Amino acid sequence: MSKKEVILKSAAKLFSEKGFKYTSMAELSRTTGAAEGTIFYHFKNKEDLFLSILERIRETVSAEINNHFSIYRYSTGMEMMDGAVSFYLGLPGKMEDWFFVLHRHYTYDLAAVNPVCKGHVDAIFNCFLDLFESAIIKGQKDGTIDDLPARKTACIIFAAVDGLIRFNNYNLYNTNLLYKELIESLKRVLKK
Amino acid sequence: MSKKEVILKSAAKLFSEKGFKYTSMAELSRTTGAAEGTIFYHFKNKEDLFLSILERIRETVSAEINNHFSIYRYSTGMEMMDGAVSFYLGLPGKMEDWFFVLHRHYTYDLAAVNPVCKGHVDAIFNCFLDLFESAIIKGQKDGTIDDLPARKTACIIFAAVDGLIRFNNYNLYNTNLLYKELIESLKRVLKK
DNA sequence: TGAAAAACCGACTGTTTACTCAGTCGGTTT
DNA sequence: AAACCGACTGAGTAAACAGTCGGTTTTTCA
Repeated sequence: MSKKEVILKSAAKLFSEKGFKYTSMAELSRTTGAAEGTIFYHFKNKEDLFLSILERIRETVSAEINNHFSIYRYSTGMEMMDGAVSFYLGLPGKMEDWFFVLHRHYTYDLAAVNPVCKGHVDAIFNCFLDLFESAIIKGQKDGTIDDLPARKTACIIFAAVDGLIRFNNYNLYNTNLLYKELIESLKRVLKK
Repeated sequence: MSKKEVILKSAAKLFSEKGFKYTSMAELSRTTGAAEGTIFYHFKNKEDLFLSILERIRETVSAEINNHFSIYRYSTGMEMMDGAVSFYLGLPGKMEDWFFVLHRHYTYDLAAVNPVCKGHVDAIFNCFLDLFESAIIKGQKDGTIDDLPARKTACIIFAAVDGLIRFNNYNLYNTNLLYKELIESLKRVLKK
């Protein structure tokens, strides 16, 4: 693994664990074994490093979703929704630290003033939203899901699943214990 | 309003808008008109100032909920749930900046290492969870809500509502447009 | 093999930060 | 009128910070 790659991975880990501002270049230098000068050789500043990480996340998320959700993998829309929820709940484990960067405030504060950041954030968000939406549309075609506004309902379901991950993250509630009830609730929302 | 009060309010505003680390004591001094020394006269350090704000939020949230949700105000549990969701969605407007402090990472990072902070955070979280739960229990008694595990279902609903506020907050989706669909979805989850 | 290019280094810089402290000031008690 | 009080001040301090720069090592390839 190239030094640039090591920096990218290590920075993603630190940014996700401690946040952007609380991660110093000195610490990143220590954990990677690269001199501070080297970091600035590869990335023109700290913000640029962050954007590179976000770009990676965008690519990885997109690839993971395309990999796991070919249309023909699930026989019904309702099953696909089940799979999508499991997939999303499993992301924190699967994508290591990448995923948690999306739950940090800095990401969205930067997106508000930086169009490149905004582009990445929107793309990632829409990736997930499209996934939930296409499960709903599929279910409406095969009769397993009721005739609801697809995109809006997808957004509500996405919010619920993401909200639960946050509660877990913040040690407010052990949401692993809620998996069964979450799926049950979503089925109640969707079924005819 | 005493100078201490001004500092408390102004700090809550800055912390909620910019986050803890990005708010400097120099800026807080400027916006309040109090000398930096004055801030440290009233609060022993920056973290202590933050905890004082959190304590205020805890008191305010608790008072607001008790004020708006006497058991006899709503005739059915389902109506009470409707009111609870509206109440929560309206909080950002009602409680000014206090509310957004609860959506900042610093709050939960500090809670992980500081028991006083953890106490406030848990109390606030449980305030809301109790509210949703008691609406469900009320509804189960009067027959408007199905026989679901009350606390777990309350947590899922809370996660959905809070998740939507975040999406709105982060400019990912204008969730004001989703109010009708959210209520509709929750009714589908809860009704017999 | 040699020389150009790319990767890497770490001491250094100017700025920003939270926090301190010696001291001012108007009011109250002795 | 002397002693004392809590509220307040702002210049000062040491540490931490992102980013720079002149120089060294490693890689590439003709």
